Amino acid sequence: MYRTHTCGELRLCNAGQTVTLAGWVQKVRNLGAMTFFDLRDRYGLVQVAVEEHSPETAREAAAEIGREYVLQVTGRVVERSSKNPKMPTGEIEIAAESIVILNRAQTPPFTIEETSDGGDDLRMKYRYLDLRRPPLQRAMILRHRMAQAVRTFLDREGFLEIETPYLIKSTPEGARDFIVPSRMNPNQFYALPQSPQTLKQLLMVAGYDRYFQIVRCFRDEDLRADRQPEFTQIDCEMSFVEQEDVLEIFERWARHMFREVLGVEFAEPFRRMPWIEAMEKYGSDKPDLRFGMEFADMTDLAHGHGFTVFDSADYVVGFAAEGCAGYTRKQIDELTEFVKRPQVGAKGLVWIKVDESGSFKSSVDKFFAADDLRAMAERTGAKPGDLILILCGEKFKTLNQLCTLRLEVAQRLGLRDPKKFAPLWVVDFPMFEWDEETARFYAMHHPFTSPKPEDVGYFETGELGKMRANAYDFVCNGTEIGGGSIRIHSSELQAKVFEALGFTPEQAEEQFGFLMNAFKFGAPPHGGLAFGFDRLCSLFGGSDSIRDYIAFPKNNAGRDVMLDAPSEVDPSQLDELYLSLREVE
RNA sequence: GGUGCGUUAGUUCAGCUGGUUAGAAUACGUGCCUGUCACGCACGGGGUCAGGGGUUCGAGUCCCCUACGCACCGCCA
Repeated sequence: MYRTHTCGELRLCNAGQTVTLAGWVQKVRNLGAMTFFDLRDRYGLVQVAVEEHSPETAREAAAEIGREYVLQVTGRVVERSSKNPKMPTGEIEIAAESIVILNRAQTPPFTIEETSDGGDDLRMKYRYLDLRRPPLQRAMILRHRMAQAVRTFLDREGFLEIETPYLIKSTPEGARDFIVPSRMNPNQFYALPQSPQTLKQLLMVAGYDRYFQIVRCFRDEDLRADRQPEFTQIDCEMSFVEQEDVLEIFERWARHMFREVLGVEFAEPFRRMPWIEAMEKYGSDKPDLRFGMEFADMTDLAHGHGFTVFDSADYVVGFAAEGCAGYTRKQIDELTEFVKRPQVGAKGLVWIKVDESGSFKSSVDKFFAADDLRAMAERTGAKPGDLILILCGEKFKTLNQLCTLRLEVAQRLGLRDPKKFAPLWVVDFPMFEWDEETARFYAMHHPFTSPKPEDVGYFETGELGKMRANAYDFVCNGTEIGGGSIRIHSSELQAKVFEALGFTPEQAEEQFGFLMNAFKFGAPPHGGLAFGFDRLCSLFGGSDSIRDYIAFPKNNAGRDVMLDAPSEVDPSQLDELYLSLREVE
């Protein structure tokens, strides 16, 4: 037996016991005649004292050890003469009787402490060392506890956790697939699932009316702080449900998660917002509702005053930045520069200051009288002391730009408090989205999403852009945490959707024949959703990056810098797969 | 595919308008130290200034290319 106790658990009440601990050396403090060092495991730190009267072998070992050596220490728990209130174990120490060096360690390339001195890149290369640090340990523990809370709730509600395969069939719609060559089927490929979407629908056909899975999903797209090529979803599906049933049970699930993991309770029902309202009021289908500053359409007020910029714009929209009337010229210039950056793409920024006295000062005083400005102020709900910020141009592009500005202003005002949570259901998404480049409609959610029954008439009129879907997203603090829909369960309706998406019946059959065929054998009405587990962890943990909650994440370029993957393979492996490589241009 | 920022000691960084032998902190090593816990004190080792090219009498510093990292846009049904 290597140890009788862990490093974090000993207290004053253990004084007098002889214990054996195993762990890593955190820090050695050699005072000459006596040496102290802290021994660490994932349960905590405890101080070991080696004194002049300690056994010779222990003193020799203590003289040799360095940071991150792995030791087995036996000794008596004693009350300290000088206590350390900063350590949970600070009232006691271990009077060393035996120190066994289980393994030596090189000096680590960065400090393994609460706050490391190492940069992101270096810590990623030595991720196994970074994971020794308390913040990473807390993140892994949080993730574990959240996974347990998910299973507890869903199990109680009768959901079955059923695994689905990782080697499945490639489909061209949506994100790029990761593909895997098949040795036994030359020149054919599996795809890794972007989500188990079709498989969970087949489970509904099979009668498993409440399914869930905490499952890895794969998308071969560019990465972000909140996007990894492999990520984890809490994937759920239910039969004999309507949208309201799904929202009800998963709102209870979300409350369970907030309560069990964070101790956070919500008094009110979660807000619901139609997609179009989210777009028009916040410029985003995932609005951050921790603060107000709603948008107001001012197109009618802006037109016809001889200001060409407004007159030539389809849409003029603004919001009142709370308490920002005192912004200096320099601060407003900064905001203007911000919206003009290529990533935002606005041409310029119009502002109106509403002074404490209720008078107005604006960048467009030449064109607008005080009464005109007052009308605009009323439209945005601006109070004295606010600064109205206005953008104009093509409607949705401008809304998107103003959304970026709203979040920037909130950031500057410190309104994006990670301890505050504003959950929201966004509902009534459009069914289809027009793509200019390929000149065709795409499914906004996915092609298995059911249109709203009252909107199916648009198939006949061809007004596909007007059709709404039984689709919904769960949003919190400006992040899309999950989304889902009521699915199509009739092969006839599914065929109509494929047709609207430009599939020939043959293409639909080739790609999704297995699903359409299944629907002919008694598919129940069904629907569900999936939550981004990594994002949920980062929301709960208060970090902006999901990488903090993934033990071994990929970097910006999709590389694992620790494993140095992806990498070249042996030519014989390619031979077996009938693959040959081409020069990169 | 694109934009921005970055790359100097093991690590985190400073290095001005191009000009002597490239610094600090920390880490590491050695010595001293009987109550430290950010131990202290003294001494010491440690640099292909990411790589390549260019401008210049002279480049860590200016220019170009490449690589790598981070953030973002496109992309992510």
